[in-house]
Amino acid sequence: MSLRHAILGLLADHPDTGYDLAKRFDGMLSGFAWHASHSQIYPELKKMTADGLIEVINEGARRSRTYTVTDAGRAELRRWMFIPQAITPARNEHVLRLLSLASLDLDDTRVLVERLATTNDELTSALRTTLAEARERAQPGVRPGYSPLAMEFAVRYLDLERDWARWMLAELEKHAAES
Amino acid sequence: MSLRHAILGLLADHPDTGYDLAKRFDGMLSGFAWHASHSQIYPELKKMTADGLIEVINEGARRSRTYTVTDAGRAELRRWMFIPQAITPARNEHVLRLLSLASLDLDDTRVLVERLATTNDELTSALRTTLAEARERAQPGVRPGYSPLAMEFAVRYLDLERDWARWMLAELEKHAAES
DNA sequence: AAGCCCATGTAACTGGTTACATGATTCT
DNA sequence: AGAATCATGTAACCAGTTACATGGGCTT
Repeated sequence: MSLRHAILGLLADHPDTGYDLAKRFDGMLSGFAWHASHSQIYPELKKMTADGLIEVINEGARRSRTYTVTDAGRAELRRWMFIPQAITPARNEHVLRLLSLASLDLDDTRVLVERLATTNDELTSALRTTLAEARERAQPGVRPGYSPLAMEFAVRYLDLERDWARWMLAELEKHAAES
Repeated sequence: MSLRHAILGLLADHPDTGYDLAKRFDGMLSGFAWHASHSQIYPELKKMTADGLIEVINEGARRSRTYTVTDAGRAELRRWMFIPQAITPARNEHVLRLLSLASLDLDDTRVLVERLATTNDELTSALRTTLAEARERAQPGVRPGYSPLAMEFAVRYLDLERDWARWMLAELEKHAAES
């Protein structure tokens, strides 16, 4: 059950309401690591509170509850992170699609690969700008939280996707030329 | 519903039985793109046959049925691949874990990052060997199918994970030194 | 003939998505 | 006052996992 650990990780970065956790899941996180919607988050927060992993530190306006991790929660997060694991089942629709490129004809492949390259380049340049801005605002000695680290991953990943797609196209063209 | 398209993609590469599709899902595919178990695959193959996307081309020993994509299936696969899409929700427990590194202390972080680096390096070198062997056996003019392309992705991805983890560690150490 | 892997199937359960629902606060 | 957004909740449905079940064919 990774939702639980995803929430523990987010709250370990900083305390948050269910509503804001849902927003964080909609950002970088959903595209590359994990996703959850509020309808899954609220019930899970209740269960985790019952299990002593998190607790309410503030009840604010509009019935909002801010949660934070307890010591038990931190211990559980650490335990989970130390579980040795080789490859775990992942899900990535982009990769799935790109793998099917080999079954299209070369013209289609070229169109799709270039489209992907364009999209990814736009995304990464936007991310690089955001990252640079965040770096200027950063205070010395303050640990970088979740999201700049996630953004760095995203930038690297999007470049990998583009390069891999182009490499595949070249491979397919090479084999077409040989026959 | 991506399972359907995952199966279409696999069968577009080459016809296969439900049993062998399940095995292919257990390989590279499950770690980086998609996963499905036989209990999900068999019913889906029936539905897809009913919908005319695939058909049985051979009934072999032990009640085995070999499926292939129909023209309608190929058209559907192509249609799906051309749907423009920015970032789609992905799931990757590795990335999720690594994001929580910032909430551990530096000693724990060092241990985990080095463990990841070791595991990934072992995996990539094994993959590189397999890839090199496949390349020797490859016949000129024959399009590379799914799995060499998937392996290339895996190698690149595992390296990215390692590099990103090391970069994060360095960032965290830098900020610790400043305070 | 015993044991193993091939090959398919279903049922029960859990995780996750979509849709529906409602009240509280802020903004204009 | 009305609209937009904050904030939480639940119910119905669909996707995915785990467990159970069975028979065929190959090897020793």
